[in-house]
Amino acid sequence: MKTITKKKQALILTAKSLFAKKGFYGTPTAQIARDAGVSNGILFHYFPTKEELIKTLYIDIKDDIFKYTLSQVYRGATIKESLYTLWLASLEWYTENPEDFQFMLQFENSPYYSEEIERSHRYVQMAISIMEDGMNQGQLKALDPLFLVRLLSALVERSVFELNRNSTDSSNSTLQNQLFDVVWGALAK
Amino acid sequence: MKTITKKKQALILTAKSLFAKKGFYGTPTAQIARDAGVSNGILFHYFPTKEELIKTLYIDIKDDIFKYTLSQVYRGATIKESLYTLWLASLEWYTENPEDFQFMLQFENSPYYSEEIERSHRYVQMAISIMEDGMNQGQLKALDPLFLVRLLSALVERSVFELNRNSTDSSNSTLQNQLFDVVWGALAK
DNA sequence: CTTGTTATTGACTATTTAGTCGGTTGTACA
DNA sequence: TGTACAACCGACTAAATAGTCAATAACAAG
Repeated sequence: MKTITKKKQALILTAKSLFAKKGFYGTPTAQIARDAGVSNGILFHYFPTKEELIKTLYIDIKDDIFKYTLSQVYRGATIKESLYTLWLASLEWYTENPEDFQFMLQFENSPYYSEEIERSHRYVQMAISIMEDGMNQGQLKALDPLFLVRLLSALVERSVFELNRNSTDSSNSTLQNQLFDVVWGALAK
Repeated sequence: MKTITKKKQALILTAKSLFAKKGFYGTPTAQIARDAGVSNGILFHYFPTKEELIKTLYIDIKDDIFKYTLSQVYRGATIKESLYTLWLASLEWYTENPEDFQFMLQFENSPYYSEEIERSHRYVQMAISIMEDGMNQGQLKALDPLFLVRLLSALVERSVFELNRNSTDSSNSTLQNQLFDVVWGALAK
């Protein structure tokens, strides 16, 4: 049974928040423990190294996001609908969980990231097969499907930035449509 | 007269190389000095802090890239030609200077980066006005021009990764065309 | 109740690192 | 030749930080 203790959970939450705000290198392990209200030692009981903690966080967050976004894609949808769903759900997620956004941004450009770790992620495989479907239907550009997945990620990232910049406007549903046009224009054949 | 000393130049070169290979946080200032064959003290004589060194490097590299890429865009070119030129020249630059690529990748997702520092860059203004021209001609999507510039950067970045992955294939000029289709599809109206 | 295991503590350390400083060498120029 | 100023050195320090450890508490099972 995977009973996750309160303290471990507190560590995970606090670590995510601090990493997002201050960065991996701006956040001492001691502060994570302190802010989580636990002892220094317990952190290293659960996570043998700081790196391990960071990678665990990455897997967890990626899990959450894919669980949320992929669950909204329904069978029988056109590929354009599927991509729109994925894209929009990602935006929603990142709007609701800005710390996840900051964390991912950092991680995927840090020495901790490797394409291997991403490719091995269970849910990434599902995203890949959506892309493959689209290619087989002749709707998407014939490129490496992982490349298309990463491309979508990059465009989601840009979209988030642009929507944040214009968050004052209430009329950002127009902007949203324009931004999806960018995505579709990039991926569609 | 801006006579740049040999030692300062050595520091800049060594720093770039080490940062690209080991990352900002994996590279002690002491090692930069050692590898550059100069004393520890002289580094801080030229760059009061490590951060200052990093930012200087960013400005320098960005200068180089824009000087190279923008100089190839000729007056009277269609917007599609201009974008293709910019995109291709960027690819060439990054292929020839992989350290610059690694450095930029890191910097633009680090705490050192700010949109302000980018917007204030002289050459970025030129890229922005190319985008504005394209919009006025009704050829590009009507979005914030800096957004389009950043979008192009992101797509260049993805292109570099994908071309590197397929660097064994000799037939990557096909791939190159496909990748530019992605760019054009994303930006064009 | 005993015994083995896991959770938890917090003081401690070994190392690393950015930045300093007092002094030396070179150089331009009046 | 003297003087000012920049280039340059490398030993030094003060602070920070990842990870350790020996000891205690909690708990589960037999």
